[in-house]
Amino acid sequence: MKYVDVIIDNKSEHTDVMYTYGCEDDSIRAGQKVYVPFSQGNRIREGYVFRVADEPDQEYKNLKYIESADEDICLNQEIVDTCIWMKHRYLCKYIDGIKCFTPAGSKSRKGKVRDPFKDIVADEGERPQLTDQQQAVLAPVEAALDSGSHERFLLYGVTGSGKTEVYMRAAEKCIAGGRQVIMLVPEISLTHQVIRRFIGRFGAERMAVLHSRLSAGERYDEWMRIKSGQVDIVIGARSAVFAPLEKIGLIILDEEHETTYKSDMTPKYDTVEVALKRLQQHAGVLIAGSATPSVATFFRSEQGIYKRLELTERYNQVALPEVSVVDMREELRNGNRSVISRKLYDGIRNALENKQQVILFLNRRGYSTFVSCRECGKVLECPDCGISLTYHKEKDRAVCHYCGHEIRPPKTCPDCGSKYIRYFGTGTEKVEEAVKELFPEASIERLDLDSARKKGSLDAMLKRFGKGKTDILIGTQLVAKGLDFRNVALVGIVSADVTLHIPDYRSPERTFQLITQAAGRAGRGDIQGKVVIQSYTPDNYAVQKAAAQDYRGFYEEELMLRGYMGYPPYSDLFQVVFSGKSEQTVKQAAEKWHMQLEEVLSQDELQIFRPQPAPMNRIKETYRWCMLIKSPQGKRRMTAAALEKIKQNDKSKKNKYAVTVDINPYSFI
DNA sequence: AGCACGCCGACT
DNA sequence: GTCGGCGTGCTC
Repeated sequence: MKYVDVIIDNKSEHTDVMYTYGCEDDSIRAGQKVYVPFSQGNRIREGYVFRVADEPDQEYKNLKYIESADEDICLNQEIVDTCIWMKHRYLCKYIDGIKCFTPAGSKSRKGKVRDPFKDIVADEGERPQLTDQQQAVLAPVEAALDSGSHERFLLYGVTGSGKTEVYMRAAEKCIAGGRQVIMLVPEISLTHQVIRRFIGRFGAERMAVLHSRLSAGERYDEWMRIKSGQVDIVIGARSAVFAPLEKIGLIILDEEHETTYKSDMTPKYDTVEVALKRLQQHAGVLIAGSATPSVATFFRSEQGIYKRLELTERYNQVALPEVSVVDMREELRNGNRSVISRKLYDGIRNALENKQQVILFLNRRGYSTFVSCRECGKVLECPDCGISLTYHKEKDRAVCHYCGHEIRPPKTCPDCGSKYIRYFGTGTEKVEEAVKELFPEASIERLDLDSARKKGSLDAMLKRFGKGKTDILIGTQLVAKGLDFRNVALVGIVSADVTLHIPDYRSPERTFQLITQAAGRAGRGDIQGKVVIQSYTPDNYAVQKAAAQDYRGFYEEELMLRGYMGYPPYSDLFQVVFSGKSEQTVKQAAEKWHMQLEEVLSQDELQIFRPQPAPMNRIKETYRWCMLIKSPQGKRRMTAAALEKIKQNDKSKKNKYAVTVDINPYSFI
């Protein structure tokens, strides 16, 4: 007879505790999925065993018994421990953690053969000779894999320095040692080239690819393949970090700085943190790779938390592109009101004459970024989000880029009735229009979320560009990431300022990364590329350091600013969101929490800001208020524990509001 | 969250 | 008299 603690699969906060059941079968283990009678009706519910004991820790007047165990879905102690850790780290429920580790679908129909690799073609390039630098970088990783100890590396390598080859060699080593690999990429659809190379090198048989387009059944099948030990490498986006492998030797995070590694849904986990937690338990190795590491990660490599490995040379010794910055204010003074500067125009003309290709980058889709009345100054805003609407000329609609709300733009001002409605700001549609006018003979394509959705797949457009059928590709960050085309001679950054003025402490970091990534698309063949950066704030340090291709310089300046302001990595930002049907209730709850936090935490150098209505207040008849907490380095656990305690005391009453906590959120909107 | 229990109004 | 409205409270 065993006493087992079970987590019931139930969405409620109130049942997010361990329930002790009796079990006649002594072979029961932590992680097993079980079926148990629950509540008055003793309806059978799903649950997971979190602890097994020989003696009960208290008297139970009405102990119930496990009905049966599910043999297919069986987790292990490591996963259970990680779920417990997640509950406290991300202030979620036990079951939220479990849901990450278990497949949502059910067993597929028998005989139905699925091929998860159906649209991915293997790239069987030969296994190249490593450069001296690659070898030097690989050595300590191999040593760590040999020693079987938990180690963390930041692989900082400029674009085109051959990071992927290093990943593959490390993976080979890991598999040779009898352990498995998780390869994480920011987004599958933008990472086809890396995946193709992995499949080419390792073969599809012992590999699983988890893409977001998998159906529930396909996901289940892949999960089972991984679980049953048929797989050595799992490639996927952030959720692949939860792959049910038994012996994880290596986790690779490619493009470590990408924001998609932070989950915006409950549980709001950070992929690298989960990876490290799992690797500690498996005594495995982490490689986080990037050409533009996030400030937080680079900081940790300075502190020695990550061992830093550097690749400074481009693989085929091609020189870094020649970069110039154009002051658009100057351009305006000289009478050029177009979105294309003289210098960029000359560059495009030159490239076209030499039968070379051009990428124009602007991280803003649509035609105009806001619609405004010249008479009274009214700006058209989304009624739900309060965010200015972007005009899309192609479909003649003003669109909210957050919630998708669309309206037909008014002919007269809805406030004052004047006819002077004007469109301001520049998006990719307007750039496309301007460039078509300037270069009518060139073949031009626009690649952003709108066009990718409409004209079939992104792939088709990229294929046309790869084959040289497109001369000029205009796009948002979709074109800035990971594309490797040989014949691109010029990259134009139409406006470096777009991401700079977003009210978020990471705006300079994002701007630096985007410019650097976009610039990295130039000159990947044998020709040295050119990059033209247009800006109205050319003296800004993010623009300047990106133009100088000086990561280190940017990092140091940015870190100093973060220090002054007490932003990450010197702190953790907790965003607490209150939501409910009644604004009054939500506001009161937020204020109550604020008061309680002040009482508990005010002596600990924490900054607890006054609650305020969320920028996107009222979505679908639900009001939202938020409160920000700046928790200095080293206080994260304490702050989280305080919040957890308040949450605990608060849930006794039937609340008319919900509270969620997002630690270091990706977006503050 | 579910689900049962329970104590008041409309209908067979 | 009883069917059912959803307010209240519990779940090993």
